[in-house]
Amino acid sequence: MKHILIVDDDVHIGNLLQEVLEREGYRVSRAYSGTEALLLLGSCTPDMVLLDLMLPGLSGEELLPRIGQIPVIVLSAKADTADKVGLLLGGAVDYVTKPFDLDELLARIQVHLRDRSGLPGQKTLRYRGLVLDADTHTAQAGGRQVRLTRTEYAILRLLLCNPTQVLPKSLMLDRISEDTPDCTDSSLKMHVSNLRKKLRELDARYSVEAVWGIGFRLSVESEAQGE
Amino acid sequence: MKHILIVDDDVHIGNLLQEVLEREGYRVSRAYSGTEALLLLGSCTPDMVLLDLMLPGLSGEELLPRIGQIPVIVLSAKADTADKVGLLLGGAVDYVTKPFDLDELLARIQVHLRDRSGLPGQKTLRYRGLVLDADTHTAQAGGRQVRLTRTEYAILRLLLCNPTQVLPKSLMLDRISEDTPDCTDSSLKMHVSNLRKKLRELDARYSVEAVWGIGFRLSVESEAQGE
DNA sequence: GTCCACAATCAAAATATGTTTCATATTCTA
DNA sequence: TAGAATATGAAACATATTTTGATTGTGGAC
Repeated sequence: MKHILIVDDDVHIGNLLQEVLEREGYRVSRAYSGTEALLLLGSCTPDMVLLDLMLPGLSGEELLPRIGQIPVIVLSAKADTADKVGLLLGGAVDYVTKPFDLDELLARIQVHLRDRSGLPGQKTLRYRGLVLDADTHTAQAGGRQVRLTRTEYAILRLLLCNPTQVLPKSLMLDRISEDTPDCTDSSLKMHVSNLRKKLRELDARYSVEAVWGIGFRLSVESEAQGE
Repeated sequence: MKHILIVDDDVHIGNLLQEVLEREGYRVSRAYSGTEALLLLGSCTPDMVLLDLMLPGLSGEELLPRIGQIPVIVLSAKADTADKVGLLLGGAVDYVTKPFDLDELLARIQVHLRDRSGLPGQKTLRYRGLVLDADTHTAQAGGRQVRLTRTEYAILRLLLCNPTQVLPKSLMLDRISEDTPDCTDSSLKMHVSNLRKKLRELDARYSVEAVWGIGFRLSVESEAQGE
């Protein structure tokens, strides 16, 4: 369950927002001043901050650079482009002018909360020039193209969905078994081996790295890297 | 140098955009129809797509789900909220209505090109500059990094969880036996010895101290810089 | 100081894991 | 149904890890 902090001294707007967000399934915290927000952020780390600019105490502009890694959407009545640009470059991930449409705000919140890799229903997965096509079950890179078997495709898709993580073999077997019901530990090795061979044909930069005792990870050697 | 693909059949707007983006230091490609964009995306992977909706051939709405992981900013004259929400939820990262302010567009582009990947993994244990990564089973300190075996990892994790306490060997054997079922008292010594060696390589400040007759404790010499 | 029990390290054997190749079974497709 | 594509299992090999035993070092009791 995602956690959103609303920083706004306007009780009316704040209440409305909180109600709508909670109905959408978010956990909501409130802060009514910049200083209060700062205090709260000291003790907890929400997944997103909705920030009004006109705040008592510490203004939104002053608070923004002190928020750090958490994505911030600025809500403000100021429609001036210079303000917008300043805040966007200053760390905000979006700027919505009041009065705003609630559905649009919810959509924009979702954009910044969604994991960039985890969109279902996409036809292609990409990472560093490597393209996996769901329609044709092929992998492409630098113009070249190879066909993948069902299992190879499942493995590569799993790796591309978590391109930096090490995936334990047990987890891979779990996820892959949806496509190929009985795939044992030893045959997984086979498929990984075959996948490696095909990736090598495609572009030697790509490979499946084994992390001893744990599982596998996609590895891309970052040389030259045009696409 | 970041690479941006402009998909717009309006030559005038496209030229203007290209000019401005190139002046900002981006590499720009152009596509004048949905199908052309698709072709281009087959052979290269830009860092961002600016997508007009009204396109000959394949419309922007149809193209969007086939773009995959690349962040897409939709540029459109349609100001209808339902359209906006649909596209944002459908994979676009932003929606800018024409006519747009160039500075604001540039700022929004920058927001979505900003590197969000630098977030440190959450699966880490830290103590006094020593970082243990669960994902890769590595220990890091001061830039350096060493790989740990399963048992070494289990031992170091145990020590890092109780960084000031002395852990009796019997207890360590208990906890470690989950990972390595048969680890006797004498082989534990071996693993501790190996771990010590690796920690020494990492940073001589860290070591595993033996408490005579009882067990082991993590020891960090607090000289010079602590982090 | 000497002795003893515990601790640390080394080297080598034993075990586990990872990679590839090959042969065989199964499924798919024409 | 035949032939191709795909999946599986076993074997052979390479590599990493764990265990074991021998050896040396160290603290503490007497």
